[in-house]
Amino acid sequence: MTDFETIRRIRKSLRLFERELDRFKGEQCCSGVTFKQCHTLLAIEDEENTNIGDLSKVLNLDKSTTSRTVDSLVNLELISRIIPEDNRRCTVISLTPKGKKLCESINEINDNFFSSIFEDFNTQEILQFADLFERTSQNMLKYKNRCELNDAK
Amino acid sequence: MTDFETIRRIRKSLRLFERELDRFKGEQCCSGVTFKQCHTLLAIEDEENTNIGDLSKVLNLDKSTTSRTVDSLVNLELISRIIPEDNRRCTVISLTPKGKKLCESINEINDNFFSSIFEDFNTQEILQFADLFERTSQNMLKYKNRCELNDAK
DNA sequence: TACAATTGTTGCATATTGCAACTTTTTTTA
DNA sequence: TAAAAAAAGTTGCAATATGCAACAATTGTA
Repeated sequence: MTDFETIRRIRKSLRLFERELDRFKGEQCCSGVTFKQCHTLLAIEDEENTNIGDLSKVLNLDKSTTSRTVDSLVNLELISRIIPEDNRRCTVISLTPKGKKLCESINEINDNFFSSIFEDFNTQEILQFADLFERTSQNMLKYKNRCELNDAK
Repeated sequence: MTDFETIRRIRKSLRLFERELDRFKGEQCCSGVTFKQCHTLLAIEDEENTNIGDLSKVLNLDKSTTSRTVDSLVNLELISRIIPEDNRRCTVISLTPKGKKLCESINEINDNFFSSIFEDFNTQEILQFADLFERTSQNMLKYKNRCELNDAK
């Protein structure tokens, strides 16, 4: 499937998309926390009771970076970091009530933003886009895993 | 058009998409230059004979940051920065032959990457995705312009 | 001509990031 | 069981990126 003309169109759209997304991130999307903190919060929302290692894999960041971000979120009382007695090595990270509230607010802002972006899409088009975009990002994940498999051998 | 369930699906895909894209950016996509340099090169390829101001608007970066990136690309002899005699204030930035070659290489790598991402899409699906994604990013651009209009008044 | 606006660069302070080294804890091995 | 290895997380450090403010140079305007 090498229709390079269409691929080029997608890549060009992607560059525009990334820039406008950066603008949105910088401006309004995160209810007072930084975008990185926001991304981390949503990752914890996606998977409660996670730990630094898993989180850094999901976020594609070094453990040290993740550790520091988590620090800042603990200081803001948005997440809790508990050391369980049965395994004092793995921390358990989860949202505090305050953190959950903030996630709700972040989700509301972002839902509204994307709703207005898809304003002129009809129901079928938005569903189609969701399906295709889901497949695309899943394929990117598969691509990574395939590469890691190749690296390993 | 407020089908929040679908919006949530899109947002979740987007977070995954962004992370995997970051991984790709960090690893292999840029033929030896940094991702920022790469993005800048492609922006110049999109619009030859541009200048720092326009470039920083397109890239959504401060003039100073853009100026420094351009510096580095000039040092690598990938772009030229000419001060025209008829207007010594606006520089004219364009790709050198070496820069054009690098762009070709970057485009090839990225075309191949996305081709493999869309491997299991049939012709119709990939076209559909291109259309919908194009509309999405265009809408984001319009959204920005709408906001700027509101800010102005 | 003097003043304002535009374009780009530089200084500086801040923030982000990953690597390496380290501590603590758990698991494996001899 | 004791020692070694592995795993999880934190901290020090250096490199880099970034934006703001100040600035210089140039062009436009009153």
